[in-house]
Amino acid sequence: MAPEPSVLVALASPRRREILRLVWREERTAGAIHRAMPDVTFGAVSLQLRTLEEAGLVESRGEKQFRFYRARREALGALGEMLERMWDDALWRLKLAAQLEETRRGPRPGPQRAQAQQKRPPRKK
Amino acid sequence: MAPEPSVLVALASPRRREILRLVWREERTAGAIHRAMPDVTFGAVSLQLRTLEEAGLVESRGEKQFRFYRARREALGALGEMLERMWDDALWRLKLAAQLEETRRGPRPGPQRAQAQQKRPPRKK
DNA sequence: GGTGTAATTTAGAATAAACTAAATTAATAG
DNA sequence: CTATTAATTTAGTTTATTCTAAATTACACC
Repeated sequence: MAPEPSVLVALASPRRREILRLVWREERTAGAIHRAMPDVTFGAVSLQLRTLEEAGLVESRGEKQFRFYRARREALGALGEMLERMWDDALWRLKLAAQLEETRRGPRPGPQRAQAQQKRPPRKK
Repeated sequence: MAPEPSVLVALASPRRREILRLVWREERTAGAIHRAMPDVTFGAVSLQLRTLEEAGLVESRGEKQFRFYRARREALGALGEMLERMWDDALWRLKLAAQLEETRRGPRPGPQRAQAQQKRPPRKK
């Protein structure tokens, strides 16, 4: 399966990836999705849902006055597995950070090797 | 391998995908890349190359006053195969269109089923 | 030193994307 | 029909990206 460019565009936005993750394993209404993202308006969520649906990343069904959205995982193929790894990694990193925070009793400086800002020359040799 | 978000952002731009395709199979100098894209300035190409390199999609080496760029295919994994399919598909579509154009002797109307612009209601049922 | 070629960088302009607030549409319940 | 809830759409603003033109850096050669 060759992805349409619109898929790549859709996945480039953190907001859209967040929405996609929310409907990855279970369908949710537009409202439930919005409630999970309190920092943005309902309208904005609706627009992003449209973008995701037009890219074929989610599909929806209407029931009563609700609209349920879910990810079209099967349409994503390997790209889907990649996203899952990405989300798992992020979780893992969060956990690790929490552990570090907890283990840190008293001010332990630790090795801080700051990456020096480099102004790269047109060539190295 | 979980992709960094920066990879997804980098792949969302048609311009950057074009550059990536140019250095996919063989390395090229920044100048050669620019020559293959006459509609944009050298400076713009250089900026996009930087974005691609920071995302880890290309790497470069300097030689004389030149800088050679090449895709880091191995770093892309399944995403790389997807891009290849995408490019092949695009080629295939171009070829098909050319054939159609050639075969079309005289004005043959053909079945034109225009997609009606739909203003979707919040629900269907 | 100076000239030519290659590439990068900067500042600012043009373009595109995302968001908000308000208006609108749909359906349900009374 | 009216009120309520859910969602979408529109118009306009904000923000981010992409581009250009000009200046700058790097290297080779004379």
